Amino acid sequence: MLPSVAADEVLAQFEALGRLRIVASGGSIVAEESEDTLVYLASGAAKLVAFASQDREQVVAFHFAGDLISVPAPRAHAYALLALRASEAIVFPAGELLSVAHEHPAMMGRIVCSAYTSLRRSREKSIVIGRKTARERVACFLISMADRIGLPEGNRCVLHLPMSRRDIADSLGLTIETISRQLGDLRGDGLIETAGRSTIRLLDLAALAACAGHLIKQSSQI
Amino acid sequence: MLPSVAADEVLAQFEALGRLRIVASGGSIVAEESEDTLVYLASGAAKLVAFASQDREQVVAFHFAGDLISVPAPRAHAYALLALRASEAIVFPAGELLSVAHEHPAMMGRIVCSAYTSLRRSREKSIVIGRKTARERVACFLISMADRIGLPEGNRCVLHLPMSRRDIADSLGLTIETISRQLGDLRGDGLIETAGRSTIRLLDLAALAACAGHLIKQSSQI
DNA sequence: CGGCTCGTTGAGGTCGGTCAATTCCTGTGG
DNA sequence: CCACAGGAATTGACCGACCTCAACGAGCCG
Repeated sequence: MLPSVAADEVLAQFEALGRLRIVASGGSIVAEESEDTLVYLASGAAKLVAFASQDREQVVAFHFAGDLISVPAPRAHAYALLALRASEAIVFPAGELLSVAHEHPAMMGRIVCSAYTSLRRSREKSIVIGRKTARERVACFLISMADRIGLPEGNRCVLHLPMSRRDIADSLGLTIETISRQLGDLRGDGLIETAGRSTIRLLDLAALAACAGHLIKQSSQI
Repeated sequence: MLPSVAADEVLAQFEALGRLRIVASGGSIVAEESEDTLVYLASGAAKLVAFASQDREQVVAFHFAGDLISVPAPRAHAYALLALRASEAIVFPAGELLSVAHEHPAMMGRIVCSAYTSLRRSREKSIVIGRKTARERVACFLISMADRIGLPEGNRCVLHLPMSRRDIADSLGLTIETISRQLGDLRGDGLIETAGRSTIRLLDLAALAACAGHLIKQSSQI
C-alpha cells in the first residue's frame, strides 16, 4: 500500500505510525487536526479544501491514488481533506513520519519529490487564479486533469471527473454558473464534448493549450 | 553562508555544486533555466514571478534572506527569480543538490522543511486570490509581511516593504490602482499609517486580522 | 533643485457574480 | 426495466467589484 521503496520491516515501521482510513464518497479523510498531517492516498480521489470564511471555500488541490498529501494544521485558515469518491488512505502525523524518514533516504526522497510537485501545482494554480480569465482558467483546469487522469483516445483525451462543478468553481476561484457557461462556450467552439455530468472529451489539446495561455511547446502536449 | 547544519568539508561539497550570484536591485537571480533550480538567498529580498502571458505577470512568492527557494523549469509557464534589492544568492541545480543531500539528513530535513513552508504559503495565496475581496487580500498581505519582515513597535508593527505597488498587485491578482485605493481606505479606517513609498505602520493587528478574514486566535497575532 | 518614475485619485466600462427559473442527470424504489 | 424524486447543471437578466484609462501629485535620485 505504501510506495515500495522500503524493505518489509521498514514498511512495518511506517505503517505503525499511520492510521488507515476508509472513507465513502463525500466523507472526510482528515479534518481539524491540531498538527500538520501527511496522507498517502492509496485509492480514490480527494480535494484539499480551505475555508476563507463559513460560506466561502477554496479547493486548494485535487489529489488522486498514489499521491502523498500534506494537510496543514489550521493557522490563518482551516483545512480539510475530503473524499471525492470512495477512498483508502493512510494518515500520518507529519513530524513523526519525517523523523522516521530521516533514516530512510529513499522514503525521504519520495517525500521531497511529492512536496515539490505539490508546490509546483500550487504555484500554477496561483498563476491561473491570479491572472487568467474565466475561459483560460477552465482550459487550464481541463489540461491539468488530462495530464493527471485523462484517458488517451487517439489524439484526443477523455476525462471522467470525480469532482462536481462546484468543486471546479471552488478550485478556480469562480462560480458554478461561470464554469457552466465557459464549458458551454468551449463546446460551442468545438474544443470539447460533454456527456453526462462527469465525462468531458477534449477534442483539440493544442487549441485548448493555446486558449489556456500556456507556453507553446513544439512536441509535447502538456 | 549556507545554513550551518553541515560540517566544513560537507559544506564545501555543497558549495562546489552552486554558483554564487551577486545581483543588484531589479536584477535577475535565476531566469530561463532549463532545469529546476534551488536558490539559497543569503541576503536581500526577491520575488518569484511567472508569466501568464507577455504583459501579465504573477508574483508567485516573495522571499527574504535565509530562504531556500525552488525555481521551477518552464513547463506551462516560465518563471524567474528577480531581486527586489541588492542580493547575494547561491544557485543550485535541484537534482544535484538533492542527490548530494540524500547523504546528509540534516540538510535534507532543512530542504523538506523549506518546501513545506513554501507549499503552505502558496496555498494561503491561493485562498487569498481565489476567494477574498480586494480589501481582505491587502489585509492578508500586510499581516503576512508583518509576520516575515515586520519590526515590532509596542503592540504595533512597522513594515519597510522592498516591493513596489505593482509587485503587490501582481502578487494579489489585483491592479496597482486597487492596491492604492485599499491602502487609502485602511488608512482612513485608522488601521494603518503610511510614510513614503515603502513604510507602512500597522496600528491594529487584531482588527487587520479580522478584516483579512483569518481564523480568530486567542493569543497569537498571526 | 530638476526630472522622472511611482503612486494616488477620479470617471466610466466590463467581466464575472448574484438571483431566479428551467432542464437534465442519476440513483433509488417499485 | 421503468418511473420518480431530488439534486446538479444550464441558461437568462441584472448588478457590482474591480479594471481601464486618464490626469494629477508626491517621493526619490542625480
